[in-house]
Amino acid sequence: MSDTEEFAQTLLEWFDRSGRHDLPWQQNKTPYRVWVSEIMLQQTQVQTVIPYYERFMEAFPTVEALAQADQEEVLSHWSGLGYYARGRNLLKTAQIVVNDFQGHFPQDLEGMMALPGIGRSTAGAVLSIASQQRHPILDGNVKRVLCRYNAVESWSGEKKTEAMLWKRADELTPEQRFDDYTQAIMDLGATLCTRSKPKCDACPVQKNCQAWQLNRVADFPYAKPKKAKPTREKAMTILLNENRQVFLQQRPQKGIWGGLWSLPEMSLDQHETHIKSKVETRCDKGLNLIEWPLFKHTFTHYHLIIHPFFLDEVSSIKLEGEWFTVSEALSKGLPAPIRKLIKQLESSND
DNA sequence: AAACCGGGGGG
DNA sequence: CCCCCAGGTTT
Repeated sequence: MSDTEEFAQTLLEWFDRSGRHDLPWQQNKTPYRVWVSEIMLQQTQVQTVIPYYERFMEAFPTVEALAQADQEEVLSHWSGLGYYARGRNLLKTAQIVVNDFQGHFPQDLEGMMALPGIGRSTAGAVLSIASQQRHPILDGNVKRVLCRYNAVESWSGEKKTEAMLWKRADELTPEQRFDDYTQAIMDLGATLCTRSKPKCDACPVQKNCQAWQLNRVADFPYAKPKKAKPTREKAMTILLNENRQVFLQQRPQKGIWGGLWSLPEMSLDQHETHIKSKVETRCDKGLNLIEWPLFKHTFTHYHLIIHPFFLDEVSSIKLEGEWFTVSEALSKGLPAPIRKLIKQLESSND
């Protein structure tokens, strides 16, 4: 027996012995029932899906029943599962299947993948489980299993790694009992070969697992590379009038710091000309614009480098906003870095 | 707080 | 093609 045959055989023996065989979608395995389960399971664990699946099947027992529903009704049964685009795709696909295919799902991979919300892995799973066609699958569970079993030294999101994993998934899929195998390898990933603390002691394929042999199980699968956060730079201008009041603007409701009061923000290259056109001071020798030390702030998705500029003795201004005493300003809802800047104003009070 | 997840859609 | 996203769960 070859290594690949041994993998499938060992997995199937484990599945017969220890796998789950009584899940709702494992009874009466029609393409419709399997498809609904696969879509729900894409985003949610088995235990959560079970009650949703049962209510959904009661409400929409057939693809015809689903196709006739309106979107609101479908989404009400989806409510709590998240990713509502997938609930909408579910309805779209049901309508296509009923209107274009007389209620029968396409029985080939291409046709299945053309339906909204169905990609290669979901198409493979439905055709394998409901239509007894041999197709590999590669969902998150399977990727994790294969990355460990083969000690894959790269992240599965890389195109070439993913292509290799599909090839490996295909090689390991047996010629017989591929429907059970599809279930089995997903079960293995979900119950034993878990993301953290995998239960290697109970694993049926431990002996040939490369990660196990290397004693490097925790190294796989490789994590997605953290994308470097982009850096953006903005000028923020601290404007003071003769009464030592500071000028604040309320930010637009949408976007960063939505609705909060903040300093006037301008792009770096335009801000000086912009200020000159909008602001006048008592000083007649031009604007005495002073740049303060750079100020850094990190958001979830980017770094912001603030170039603070300071301008005193402002006599008139043509910008939307209001003047506040420093203590008034500090009592407002300010973004944390802006608060720190304005606090410097308070302490440098002379 | 951050990683994760299948497929869709935009740049 | 590559990047980003949704939105709830897990760590």
